[in-house]
Amino acid sequence: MSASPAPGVVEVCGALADDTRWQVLQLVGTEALSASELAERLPVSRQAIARHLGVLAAAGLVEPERAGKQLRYRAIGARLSLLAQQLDAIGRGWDARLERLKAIAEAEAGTAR
Amino acid sequence: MSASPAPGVVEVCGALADDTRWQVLQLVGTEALSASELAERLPVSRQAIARHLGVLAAAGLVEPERAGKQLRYRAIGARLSLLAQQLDAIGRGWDARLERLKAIAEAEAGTAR
DNA sequence: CCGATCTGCAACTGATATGTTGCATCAAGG
DNA sequence: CCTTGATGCAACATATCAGTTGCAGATCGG
Repeated sequence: MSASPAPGVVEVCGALADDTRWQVLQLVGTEALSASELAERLPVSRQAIARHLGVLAAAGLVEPERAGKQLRYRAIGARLSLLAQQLDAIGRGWDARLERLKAIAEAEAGTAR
Repeated sequence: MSASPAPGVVEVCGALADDTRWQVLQLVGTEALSASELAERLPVSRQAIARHLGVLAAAGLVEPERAGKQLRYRAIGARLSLLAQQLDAIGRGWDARLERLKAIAEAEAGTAR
């Protein structure tokens, strides 16, 4: 019914709106890492990393996997691709509306003359 | 050199990380509107709308066009589609790396046996 | 059982973003 | 010239977020 921008888009974009989280994603996109391991590679505390991982997991961009004592996270590319698909559809909708308006304007000019 | 997520992505995602800005985009994606006109349709003040339009314009998601005394904005779908393309490429990269790791693991198992 | 290590929860601080109100400015029309 | 309506700038209050430190709990190795 609603022409709203689909549920979850705002949340996922918010998760992607932080520089530190992109650094986390870049590392986790290469290999599964725990919060402690990420804290060793990034200039922030382990707890800050854990919070970022929580945000990313809530957005579906990462998923945890147990590895004995520690909890490693890996990036979910499909979630990012899904967002990309949604955004592209919205963007095409805007431009399509513009094209249609232009076409109507030209048609009006044609019939009026 | 860097495998960084391309310049501007974080900024554009930040612009898309607010609910009010999505409402603005939805309206401006249908027809070009000024800050005052948007303020009439949304439950926030004109100045707040103007700030949001500034953020969206800085991200390239909207563009102003003069209409006599007032300044109307229209949504730029191409900018959103460009972001979508960048995000999809990154997402596919993550999954591709995963697939490659799985393939290597299987090959290792094969040669080792 | 005990020490070491990794994870989880809570409180606190500083920065940033959203939204407001008020005032200044500038163009169009009578 | 003066009024009207629109934009632009600035100060302010509030809320949320990123980051820190401190401590408690859980889990593996000896």
